[in-house]
Amino acid sequence: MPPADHPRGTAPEEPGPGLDVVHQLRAVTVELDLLAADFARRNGLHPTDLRALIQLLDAARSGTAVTPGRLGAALGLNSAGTTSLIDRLERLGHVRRLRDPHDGRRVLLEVDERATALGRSFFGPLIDHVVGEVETMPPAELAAVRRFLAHVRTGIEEHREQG
Amino acid sequence: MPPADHPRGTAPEEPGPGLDVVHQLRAVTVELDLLAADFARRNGLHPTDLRALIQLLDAARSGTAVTPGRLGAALGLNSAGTTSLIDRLERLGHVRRLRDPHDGRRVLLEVDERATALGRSFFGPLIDHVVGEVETMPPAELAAVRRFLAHVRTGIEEHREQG
DNA sequence: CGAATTTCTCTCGCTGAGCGAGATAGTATC
DNA sequence: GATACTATCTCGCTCAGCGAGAGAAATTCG
Repeated sequence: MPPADHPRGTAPEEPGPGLDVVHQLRAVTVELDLLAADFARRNGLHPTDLRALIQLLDAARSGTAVTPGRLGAALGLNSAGTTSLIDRLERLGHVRRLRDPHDGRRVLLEVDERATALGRSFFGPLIDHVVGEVETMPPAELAAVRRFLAHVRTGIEEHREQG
Repeated sequence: MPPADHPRGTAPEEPGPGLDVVHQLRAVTVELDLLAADFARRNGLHPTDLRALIQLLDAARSGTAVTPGRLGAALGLNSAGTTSLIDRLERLGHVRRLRDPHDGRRVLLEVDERATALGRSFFGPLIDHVVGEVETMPPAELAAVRRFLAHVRTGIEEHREQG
């Protein structure tokens, strides 16, 4: 989030622990974005492609079937953009298109090993880093972090709904 | 980060508190990105423009002068892309170009009120939400959250440096 | 059942963000 | 004052993503 210089309107804008945490959080997301963009470039992907892979891997992990429609919606793309996104991923061998046998209009997206490997090569070390940290934390502190992150997420969701 | 299905290679991949926190963190960043993209669209901006405004506002807040070069580097754009980014922001009245009096090659970017207002209108409620939460937290828990976020950042930075 | 409607994906043509290459103008070094 | 360097901008191009709409399969309804 951007700085909030003048105490005007909505929040107590004095530099304090709250704002500081907000800044840290924003920095984390900005840096993760940059990291993802770098990685995508190095692997001949676009940032959107990487986000798509994340969605696909998450879905595969939770056993959910993914169709172009769902994927496009999750990424905020329209159908034309979604088609060309999937074309790219298919061309690179990360994804295969299969007709849904139960609904002939649908296409099911199947993730290739190579996509999982790519995802792991990117996020693996980072995951290790964070998991390592988490494992040294006292349970009470860990619980606090989780509550905090959950709270942030609900805040974001409320914010999005109001549009 | 994407899921890590098989315990292979780098990390203890069993579903556990560590991975769970990683997933929460990833979800936060994904949702923040989507929120930012929505907001950008509604305000006739591109996601990059919003990221640029965040950088500019941060710099203004900390009293740092921003030039096209710095901004482009912070966003991972080349000079041509940076120029057209600033053209867009200038056209929308968020930014003005001023020649640096001390170094005639440089351009200094001055942020307009309208940009600050825009930033606040976007992030304000979210900041309030998080700050509100932070203020109810016992100091020990708050400290844990800050340490955690700091740790994540250093992890990301190390990760980026190795390229 | 067959027609109308809806749902899902893809095609076509276009806009514009961002890239590579290089021009230009100002600064530092000798 | 020539040379090297730095910061920004210009030009031409590629391609991600959009709007509009076509086509095919499913659903609803007379």
